Amino acid sequence: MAAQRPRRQPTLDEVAERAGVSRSAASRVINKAPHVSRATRDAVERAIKEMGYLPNRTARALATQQTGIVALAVSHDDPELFADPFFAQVIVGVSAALEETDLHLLLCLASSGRGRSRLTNLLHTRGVDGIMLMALHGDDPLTHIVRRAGLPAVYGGRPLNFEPQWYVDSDNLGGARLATEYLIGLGRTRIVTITGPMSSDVGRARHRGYREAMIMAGLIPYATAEGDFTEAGGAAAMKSLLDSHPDLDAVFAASDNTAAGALRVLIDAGRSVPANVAVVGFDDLGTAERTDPPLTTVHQSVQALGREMTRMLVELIAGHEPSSVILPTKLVLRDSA
Amino acid sequence: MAAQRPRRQPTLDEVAERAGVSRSAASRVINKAPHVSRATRDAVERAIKEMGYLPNRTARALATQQTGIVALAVSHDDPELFADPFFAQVIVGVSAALEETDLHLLLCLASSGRGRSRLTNLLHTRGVDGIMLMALHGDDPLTHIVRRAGLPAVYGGRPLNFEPQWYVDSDNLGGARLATEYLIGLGRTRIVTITGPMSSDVGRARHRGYREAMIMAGLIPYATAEGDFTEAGGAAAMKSLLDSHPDLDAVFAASDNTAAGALRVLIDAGRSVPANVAVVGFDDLGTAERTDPPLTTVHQSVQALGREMTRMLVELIAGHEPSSVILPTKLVLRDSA
DNA sequence: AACATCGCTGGAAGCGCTTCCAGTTTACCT
DNA sequence: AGGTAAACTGGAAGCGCTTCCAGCGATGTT
Repeated sequence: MAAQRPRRQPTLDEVAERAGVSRSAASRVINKAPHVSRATRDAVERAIKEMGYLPNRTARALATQQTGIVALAVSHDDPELFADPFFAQVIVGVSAALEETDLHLLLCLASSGRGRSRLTNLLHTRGVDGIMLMALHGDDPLTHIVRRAGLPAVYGGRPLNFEPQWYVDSDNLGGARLATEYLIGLGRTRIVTITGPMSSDVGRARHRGYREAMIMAGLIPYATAEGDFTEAGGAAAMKSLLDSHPDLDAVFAASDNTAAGALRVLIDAGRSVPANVAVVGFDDLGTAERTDPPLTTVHQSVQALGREMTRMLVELIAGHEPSSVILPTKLVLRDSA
Repeated sequence: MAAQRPRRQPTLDEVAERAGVSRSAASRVINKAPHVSRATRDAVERAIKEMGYLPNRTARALATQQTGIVALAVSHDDPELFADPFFAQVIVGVSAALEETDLHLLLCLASSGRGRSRLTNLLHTRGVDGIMLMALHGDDPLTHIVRRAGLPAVYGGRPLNFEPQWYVDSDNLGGARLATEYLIGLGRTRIVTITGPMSSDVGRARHRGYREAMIMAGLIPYATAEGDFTEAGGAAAMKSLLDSHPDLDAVFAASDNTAAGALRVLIDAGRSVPANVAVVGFDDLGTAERTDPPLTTVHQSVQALGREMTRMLVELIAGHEPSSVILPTKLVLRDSA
């Protein structure tokens, strides 16, 4: 089956010959360049149609020094982490935005050392026109690699130790503040928080939002435990908080997974949610609807993140100077608070 | 910041010159081709090191007619569907396998007509060396597009109306049989099934497995309702089954999401699971552990699927003739049955 | 009628690499 | 020492496209 037509794709030379013009003329009509007469254009266009011509990507790339490909690099130690729906949503956003262009998406899971060196190589061999980076921890070597390659680069979320020139991030600070203020508005005062890893900017920003809201309201930040954005981490943190501050009446969890873990522990401990203790999460990527009770949470639009990153990268590649953006977050009310 | 070093990457010519040899000689050492003296190799290698030379991907691609890129195309009407953890797992598998090669991964969400035509174009312009296809429904236009392009192609899961020459699939039939047999072994006899869409091969295969197991055991397939692999679909199907066959004592759901929907309806209807009615799902991609009670389900290794597809494609590109594979599935016991 | 101006054209020189081929050197046999 | 085969070498021709440039005839200006 699948008779592999060995028939070669026609080349520009062949098209030009058939149209009775020079190769440069043919190239001009294909690229919609000026200086081509009506007659020439028509002839070339007919030849193209008749021969089913399509310009060879590689050849064009070599001549223009543009591959028409952008990379999305996801850096993390654990490949499993990629299974987080977060990334799928980013990809959906990126893809949607790319569809408006004629760029294609190269996906790099740069976890292992091998993956990282493959990426480095890709950048230095000019395999892509630009790159989007996600999930960088601390001082990820990727940042240096990318900087050294001198390629247009945009960051999704900010790395911890430096502020990239071009990035798009969710308003983590504002979202966390929103969540905390809501709990305060509910009349809760002994509000604790389970943070994300404090070695990440997200983790820190969301924690800061909590603190700021508390202090602004004249409350003292009641207690903090560090989580790691996972359900297990959330459960562990909740246990220790319940131990140290048994009279807590609300918890702001830095992610929905964290909140899910906390929820489980609370219920097991006989607390009723939200009556006894109110819980608010962060992310709203599906988990929030599936917990029991469903989570009140801070929604961030991850698809928008992907879309904005892409738009920004496209601008950059075109030689413009976009400015970084912070995407708004909003509170979504469900049953846990 | 990020001082974009405008310094051009050195070219092979420059390396050759510095090493005092011809460009062809230099090329030979880079490609580890035979017929190069020790002296030449050393000289070239030193030059490479000193200049930090890396061969330009595009130029090489043009000369060799190989891009070093393979595509993974996901076809579906709804972009949101990509958020299903299934795809993330495939990608993890694919990436892991690619890491052993020097191929890179191009991801195509070919949902819209625009996405599809972009993909067509990519294939015809020789933008990739091969392609992996997933989530094809019925007679997806993609199959024709791909066949016409005459590129190495492997399928993940079988499309409905034709058997591709190269594919890898999970043993859906066997898995469904396993699940049903287990329910039978439990002493249940009024076992119903909620299928996937019967317009897909997966849906059909899993349904067939159920029927076969029932008949082999001398039971009559008690009742069937068509679902669509979603939780909502599962819930709807469960409701109608409960109406028409209120005495059912077990259900085999063709996916975990389906099972989750069914579970909810059963509990709401006052049935206790598994005491009153036993439930088995299919997939085991996370949801199964998060339902209440946790689902007994048929596990398929989606990462392995990705890995095998990749291996197969790599073989194909190398000019070999791999043979298709069916990956085993296994029953995972939890609390719902 | 003479001149500058403009749009259009094809030739040619790349882009950076691989690979064929003929020529040269070296090594090996007898 | 002479002859042959093998190992090595660099020149040159691609891969398929873009783009600069000089040349061309057809307009527009005084």
